Amino acid sequence: MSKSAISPIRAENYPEWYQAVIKAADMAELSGVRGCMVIKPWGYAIWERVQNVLDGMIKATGHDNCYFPLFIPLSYFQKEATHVEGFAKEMAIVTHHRLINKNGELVPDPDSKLDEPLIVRPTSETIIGEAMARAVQSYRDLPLLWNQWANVVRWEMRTRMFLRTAEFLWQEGHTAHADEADARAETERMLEVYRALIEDYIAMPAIQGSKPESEKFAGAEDTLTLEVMMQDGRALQSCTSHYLGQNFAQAANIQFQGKSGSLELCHTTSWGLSTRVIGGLIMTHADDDGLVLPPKLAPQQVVIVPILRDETAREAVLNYCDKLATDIAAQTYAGEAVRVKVDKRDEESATKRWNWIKKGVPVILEVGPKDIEKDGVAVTRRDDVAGKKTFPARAEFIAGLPALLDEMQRGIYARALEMQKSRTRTDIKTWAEFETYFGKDTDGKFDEAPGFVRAPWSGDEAATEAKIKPLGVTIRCLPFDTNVPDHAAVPSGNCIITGGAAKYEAIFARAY
RNA sequence: CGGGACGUAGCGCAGUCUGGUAGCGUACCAGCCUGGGGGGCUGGGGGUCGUGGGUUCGAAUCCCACCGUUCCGACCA
Repeated sequence: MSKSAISPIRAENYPEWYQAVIKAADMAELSGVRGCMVIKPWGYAIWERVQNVLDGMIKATGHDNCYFPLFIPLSYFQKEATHVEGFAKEMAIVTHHRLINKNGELVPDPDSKLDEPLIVRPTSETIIGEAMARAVQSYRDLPLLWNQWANVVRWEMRTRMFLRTAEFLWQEGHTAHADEADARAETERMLEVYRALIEDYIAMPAIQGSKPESEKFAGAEDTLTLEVMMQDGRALQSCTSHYLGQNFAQAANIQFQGKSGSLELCHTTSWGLSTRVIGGLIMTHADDDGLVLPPKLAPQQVVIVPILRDETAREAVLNYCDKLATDIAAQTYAGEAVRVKVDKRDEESATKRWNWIKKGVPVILEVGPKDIEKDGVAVTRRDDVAGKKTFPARAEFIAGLPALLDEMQRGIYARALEMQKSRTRTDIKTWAEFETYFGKDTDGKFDEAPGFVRAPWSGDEAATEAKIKPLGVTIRCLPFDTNVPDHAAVPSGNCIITGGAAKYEAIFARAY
């Protein structure tokens, strides 16, 4: 009979619960700037973990970081037609470079109008393409493997913290290759890098696949994705990896001279992962007491709360805690020193404990005179807050900590995978069943909402969209495990939409 | 951009109908009592009532305009 820290709880109102978790964990807040958020220290610390881990992987696969301008001349952007079409409706545009005081009000100076408007980058294919064209001369310059960490702006109509904001943070990789095979291999290699981050660190089970035509990146030949199921059964695209063909190479004139002397266009790729994954992390693992962080990703893995009820014992308790922290930090888990801190804030100990529970720290230790007497610690596991605290001996706890963190990491992943599997329907065979399944009223009932449907599909985009759009459903991906030639299993049964012959197997779901 | 709602203390709200110069909860500060499931009591600090104009002796309250936020739709990583 414990009250939960978050209100409303998931079962009462999932969208409000999501906002409440962000607030309770003090991760971010609305900024007053339309559609933009302030990422607060705890939220940013999580993003920095994502950055550190992913940046290491990106470099380990041979890529170099660089930085390109925030402002992109309109003329650059215009060069790739499909790309323009996809982004034109959500641009922030800079048209002036000076303000003047007009009747006590600052307004853009008409005389400072730019000859050519600049757009605030929504993505950087075009401006990086310009630089690539200069960087690439010979086949010896290939592959060109660049990445940048940046902010981007997309003027979205409706925003939600982390999931969709007008400005967001991400990394975008841009590469140029001599041929299609090499470029396609790059998109697969980077998808695997993302998979390692998302599954092994963020503990979100992902379905790997390619996007159907209608869901592809504007200007891409092929878009690969990792789709993750949220606790309300909706899908979240956690990252993308695009094979861009020669579309952007043509637009920016990215050419190289081959061994034989021939002049050829490069094949380019781009791939990105944004602060959106933090939204996914929340909706995958958080519970009615707040955020739940997988140990490998957690900015702090262990927090020690000193119990300072007795003034005379104060020094002794704090010293004991500091020593404990030092010993814990000497342990390693997943190749890194265990991240631990002592919470010495002047707050009531119970309040501090709940602060860290809401922030999702994997292990909370309470240490007071009673524990010192026994040379022990009081342990709360975040993946089992309602469970009883345990009171192991100090040395035993420290020695077992890496194993404990690993058990939690695996447990959190396993729980999410179980949810994904139990709510992915493969037994829906007809359009009538499909319609009934997705037609369910989902208001506030996150645990009864539909999940994924995995079914044979004809590939007829127009017919499909006409039928599934009214249900709010989209094709999330054509999963690799059944669609990639190497693993191919020809779908048995007819297309769930048209009833005709099926060419693929598709994942259908509502999505964020 | 269409439809609805809302802008009053850091946050959440009442007060607006029936004008009279601002209040509650929480957070914050101080003291005492507490203290291992997130406290209690007492006393404090903090507000150009979104902005501009109008009506009035007097406006948070009535009227007009504007700005902003939010929910629903079209769009989207």
